[in-house]
Parts: sequence; C-alpha cells; structure tokens
Amino acid sequence: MGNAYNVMAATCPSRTVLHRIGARWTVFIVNALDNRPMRFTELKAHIRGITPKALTEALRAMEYDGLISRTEIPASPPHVEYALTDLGRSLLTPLRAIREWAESHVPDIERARARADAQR
Amino acid sequence: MGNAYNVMAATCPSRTVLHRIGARWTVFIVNALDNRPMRFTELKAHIRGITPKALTEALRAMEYDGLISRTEIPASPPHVEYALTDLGRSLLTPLRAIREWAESHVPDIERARARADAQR
DNA sequence: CCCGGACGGTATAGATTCGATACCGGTATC
DNA sequence: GATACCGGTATCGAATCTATACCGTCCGGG
Repeated sequence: MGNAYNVMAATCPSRTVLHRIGARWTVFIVNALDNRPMRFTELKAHIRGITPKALTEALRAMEYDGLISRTEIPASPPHVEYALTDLGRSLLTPLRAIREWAESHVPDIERARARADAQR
Repeated sequence: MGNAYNVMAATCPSRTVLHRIGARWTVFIVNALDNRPMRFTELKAHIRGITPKALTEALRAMEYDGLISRTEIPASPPHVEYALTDLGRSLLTPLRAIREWAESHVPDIERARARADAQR
C-alpha cells in the first residue's frame, strides 16, 4: 500500500519528523541508549564533545516526540534516567545502519576529499 | 572484526562523515537520485521547498565527499547532470530506510507531540 | 537582429541555531 | 561546615540556514 506521506512535499508533516531524526545529536543519543537506560552525566560522558546545553535540548526534543522517556528516580540520591521508548527503539535499526555506514566509509570519504583538494 | 572508527569519540573522523550524512538536504538528494541522474532544476522541482543556494551548497559538499558526480554535458543546449557515485549508491539503502521511517511514523510522532502539549 | 525564456546558478540580508564557557541549586558524604 | 557530584541554566558570539532578488549564458522564434 502506498504511503500517505511524502518527504519530498514541502509541507508534508514527515518533513518535521525527518528534521528531528537528522538533528545534530539524535543519532548519537539513540545509539547510546541502545541496550540500557542512561543518566544525564553518563550520556554526556559517552557522547564525547557534546555540551550540556546541546544534550538538554536534544533530550527535551526527543522526549517531546516520544522517542525517549525521562524518569526521575526518587532514590537516595535521586537521579534521572533516560530510556528509549518503543518508538525510539524502532529507530534503532535505521540509525545504527547510518552510524555503521559512517564508521566504515571514512577512508572512502577521505580519499574523495583528498582527490578533490588535489584537483585544485 | 572491530571497527577502527567510533562516532562517540569527539575527534574521530567518522564524526565529520556522520555530519555530512545528517546535513539538512543529503537524505533528500540521495533519495531523489535513486534511479536516475537529474539536472539542477529538476532536483529543485523534485525536492519541494529547497532554495537554489541550499541545493548548490549541498551538491558541492556531496561532490566533494565523492557521494555524487557533477557532469557538464556539452550537448545543445548544454546542461548539467548530477548522479550518485558508487559510494553514494551505497548510502541509498540506509537513507531510504530513514525516509521510510519518517514517512511511516508521522502519526506516532504527532500523537506524542499532542500528548506532550496537552500535559501543559 | 532582437526578445524572451530556460538553465544553473550568486548575492545579500535577516533569522535561527550552535557551541564555548561560566555558573547554580539540591543532595550526600566526609 | 566544606566539598563533590548531579542535572541542568544563562549568556554571548560565531556559524548556519532561509528568503528573496538578481545574473550571465545559451537557445529558438519572429
């Protein structure tokens, strides 16, 4: 059956969805939460180079879209846990594929860039 | 075998690769060039809402990275054709998956957003 | 020869987002 | 009481993206 949505259409709602998936840190967060929930500082340590502001914004946005859940745990000391929702977990396969493509094609891209640089 | 690259490392070159894949228009362009080369204006018409500047920049960047090729065809009238390279074609499968995820999960995301909005 | 249109872009300005850095309130531990 | 960790905010300047207007080349028609 055909799909009701088409990202190529300027005003299609799938555009905003795609925009969120493609946002700077989404792929990192989904991959990081792959096999267990994590706390804020844990995520920050795991995803090297992310600033707390960027992490906060990404987590809030993903929570808003139902990709992750934020749970305050009233233990002592209290802390916060972020976890993938079912919806977020369904993103895991495609985003893991993206991550793997990136990691496995670094030499190809670097070769292409070097060739392009040399051409001038 | 383990991978030599890891996107979670702050300075890993795979970061720049991932950044390019995740750039605003890459997924659109790769999907558009799926089964045939296209000309500039054709791409612009196909990817609704993209500005010529954004398209130019995205195409240049993707050419630099070896994902697409740009060919000036000296016919009459002369024109320009953009096509996926082998490397670009290898991105097709993961990026098509992303597109399909976006198109098929619109209702889920919209429900989540509505629920979050209602909560306040 | 001149006009108009299609093609493949540039130029410029404004809005938006991003990153770096510093700071902060609450809780627990020493 | 001092110190440290957690989960963030605040602020500001730099980089990026969008909208809009414009442009040179080539071509076909009149």
